[in-house]
Amino acid sequence: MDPSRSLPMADEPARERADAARNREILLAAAAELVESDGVDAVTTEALARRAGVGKGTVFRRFESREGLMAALLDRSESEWQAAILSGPPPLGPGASARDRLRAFGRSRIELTLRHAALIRAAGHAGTRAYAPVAFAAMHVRYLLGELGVSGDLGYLATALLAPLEIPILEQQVEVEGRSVEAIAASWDDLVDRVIGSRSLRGSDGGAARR
Amino acid sequence: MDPSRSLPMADEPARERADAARNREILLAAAAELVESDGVDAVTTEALARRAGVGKGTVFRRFESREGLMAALLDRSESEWQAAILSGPPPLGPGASARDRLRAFGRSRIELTLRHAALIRAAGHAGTRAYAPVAFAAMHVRYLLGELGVSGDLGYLATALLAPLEIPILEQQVEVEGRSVEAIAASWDDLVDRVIGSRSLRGSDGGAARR
DNA sequence: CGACTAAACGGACCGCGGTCCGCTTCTATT
DNA sequence: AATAGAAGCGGACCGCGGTCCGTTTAGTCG
Repeated sequence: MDPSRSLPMADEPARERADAARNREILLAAAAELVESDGVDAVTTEALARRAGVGKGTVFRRFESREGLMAALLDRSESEWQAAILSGPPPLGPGASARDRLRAFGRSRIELTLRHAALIRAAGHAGTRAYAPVAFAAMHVRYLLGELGVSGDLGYLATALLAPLEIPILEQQVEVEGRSVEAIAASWDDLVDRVIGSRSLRGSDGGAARR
Repeated sequence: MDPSRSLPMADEPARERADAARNREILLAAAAELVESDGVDAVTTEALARRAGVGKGTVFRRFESREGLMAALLDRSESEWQAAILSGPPPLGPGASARDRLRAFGRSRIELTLRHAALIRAAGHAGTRAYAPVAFAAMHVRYLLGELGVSGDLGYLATALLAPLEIPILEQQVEVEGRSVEAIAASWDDLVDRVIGSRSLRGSDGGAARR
């Protein structure tokens, strides 16, 4: 009896039929192509279904909604980012000090979020809260705060540090206020230092930009 | 010559025709009634137009979009809150210390945001950034930070303090994590103290909740 | 007061997200 | 290999947000 593929394993909730799984992949690939070539707005459910050679209903059965599809696309493209944090080279990955890792995290998160801005917007509700990458980021920041010996409600502090890195805020800063990624990252670093409470021991970085 | 009503005054951009202004009021009133009686989802543009006795096109000419309409509704209902901050009784209004005003601000902002959650969601993009109340809140927090003698990029710090008070985060905390308004407010107070840097002089409040 | 123009109006129309249901295909079982 | 039933499938259909354009009306000026 082959144990690798038969019994439900108790964590996969339902098991997807082979053709269903195939269609999921076809749809994700088609969606990615469409995004690449014509932008997020071109991904209408009908256009996508036509391109993937399936019916419209299939799109919804696989992904719940258009937003769910976008979230799936995001998940896929952010998984390598997660890997870089968990096991990539420092300072993002393990090996650097917690403070440096936190800073690297902030910068890369800002860049990633802005890069995927259109997709994140299109993922709407599903993309702004409670989908995999956000939960992962919260866990990671919380962990780093712990490493830094911060006291207090670490869960809340992690949320508070993550909140200004969400798209609406970042886009406001970039598009309306005209700030650069560098400037935003520097300000965020300053925020981090205040939250972790290392005000006095400002090291080599010379402090945050004052605009 | 009556100066109160004729020349454009140079700040009102276009001047709205009398019937147009009347229809705006009729629509806002009808929308408020509909929200009150049947909830935000019942405010479809057609239902609203029918109820207000105007054509569907008029809704869009007056408010740009359904989201714009919701934002207008929000603006109206938040104007009294703004007044309470600018000239109401302490600690929300002037008279209390800046730190107390900031705390009062946070609590009332949390309550207000949760109270209007459905409307804010429906206002979507228009309601989450760059509409009057948000800009007002940012200005106010920034001012209070200044009063407290905080150094650094006050604009960014204000944004960072406001970000965790936006609906997606608040709803996550209330609905998923099951936290109370009190607990959230307490955590936010702690965040404020970290940002303003008054860690050592913890006064009578005994610190934030640790969950 | 009558005429002229810009603004406002209404509702038919369009495209998209989402649902529904009768038909097809997969897979487990014997 | 045959079969039963669950899971998946497709596309017609629906309701809503948003646009468009021919018609009406408010305000202005001679």
